[in-house]
Amino acid sequence: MKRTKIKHALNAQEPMAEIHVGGWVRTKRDNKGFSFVEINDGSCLSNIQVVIDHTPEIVETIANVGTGASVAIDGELVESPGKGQKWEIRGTSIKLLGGADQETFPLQKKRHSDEFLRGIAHLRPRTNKYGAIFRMRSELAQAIHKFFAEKDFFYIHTPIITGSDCEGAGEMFRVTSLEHGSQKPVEEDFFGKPSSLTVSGQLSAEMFALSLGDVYTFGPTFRAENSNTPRHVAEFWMVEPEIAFADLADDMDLGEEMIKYLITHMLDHSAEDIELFAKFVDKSLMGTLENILNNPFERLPYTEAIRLLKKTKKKFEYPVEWGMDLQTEHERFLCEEKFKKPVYVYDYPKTIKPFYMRMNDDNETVAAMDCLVPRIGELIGGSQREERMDVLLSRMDTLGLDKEEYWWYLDSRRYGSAPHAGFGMGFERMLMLVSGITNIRDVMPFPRTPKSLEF
RNA sequence: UCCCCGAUAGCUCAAUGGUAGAGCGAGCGGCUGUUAACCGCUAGGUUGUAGGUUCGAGUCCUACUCGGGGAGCCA
Repeated sequence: MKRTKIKHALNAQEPMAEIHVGGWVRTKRDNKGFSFVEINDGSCLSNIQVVIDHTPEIVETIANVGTGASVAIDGELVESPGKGQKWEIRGTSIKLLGGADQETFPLQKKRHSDEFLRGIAHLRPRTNKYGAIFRMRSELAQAIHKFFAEKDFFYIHTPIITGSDCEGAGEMFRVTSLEHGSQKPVEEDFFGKPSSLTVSGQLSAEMFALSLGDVYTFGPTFRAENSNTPRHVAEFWMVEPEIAFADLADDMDLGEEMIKYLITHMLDHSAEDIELFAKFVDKSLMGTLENILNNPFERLPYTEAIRLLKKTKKKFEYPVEWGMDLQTEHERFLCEEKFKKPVYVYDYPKTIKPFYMRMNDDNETVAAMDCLVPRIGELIGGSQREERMDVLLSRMDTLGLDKEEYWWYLDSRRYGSAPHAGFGMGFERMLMLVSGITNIRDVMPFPRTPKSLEF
């Protein structure tokens, strides 16, 4: 008989004379003459309760069924006479597929700390909270594709291995096929030149925006920074749309629309899982999400942001001066205290931004934008790209970049250049936003951080 | 990488420099259409690692490892 997923059993409209389910035992309660076994198969947050009468055979099986064991159940789906659930399974047979030794199985019928569960990342998806976040992770990824598909964007698979060692977005992991400690020259390495893991698909995506119009990449991204914070990992996923014939305002419009779309989608499609987080992880979660949906994002020029920060009575550890980058304390003040909603800060000084960002008419600022979100910090970073060849070349000269390395990038400005813009959104940070989870390591199946590569 | 805090039973945590405990979990028994089940009993420890001080160190000192928070870097 075919397996019915528990999610579907619990959503049944009418009883089922025959049903077969498989899953992992969350808890078992023995009674005189029968037992209750609660099963979860990961298809949804809820367990299904199985009531099974004792026969000599079943008593023997049940004796070895504990929390964590996997079982296959046959029976009938009936309305539950008890409180707490609409449906339950009246079991006729239970088969123990994989036992779990109660003396050593680390997941107990109680709440565990996130720190402890990180140490058993291979088992934590069997808990309510982590099952929920990984279902949500899947749902959010699907929503991203849906959003862009509905807007006629094309999904581009940009390379993971890159040859440009100067993208400027942070330290890169080197890729080599040479043996560890090899003294061989780089010419003898696989690619014959230095190669690394990508820190951004942007430069590649630009080529496709200037061909297919509106495109996006969505894939793994790597930073070898020795960052030890709840918001950074060495390997993460980034969404990077790139739009042609568009300026910075279009870019900000797109980002705002996307964030609101994704939140709406998650509220509609992951309601039960989100509710868990709203109840046990972040009591203000629903209010936060509704606040984001119901208000236009603030759009604040950098120069204006500096003026606001200088004017406020609040004392900052770092002094505020035009020309400096905003510190975390400044960003938090702007989005959490001053505006209490997402804030775009845009038109940053050219001196603190990379070469590809478009020079503004003042010749001092570039068309860059960061989207700051309460609790998360920087969720989106983007810019209008410099499409004017002469300006781009002079910027590269100023910053001392090797133009030979970028010959193909420059070709896009040499032939049929057009205004375009784009941004990057940290996928995991978005997941943190919609779940209320405060440590990025807890929204990733097997997070990679400095000195941590178990699993 | 810098600053602060922490590491004791399977988990969460107690323990004036003087015999290492509790709750939960687990095992056993009992009770009950139960549902964070309930009641009773039992087992469970080289106190993160390596040194040092001391008659005596879970406790004080040093180094290291790992974890957490903050900062920097950023998504």
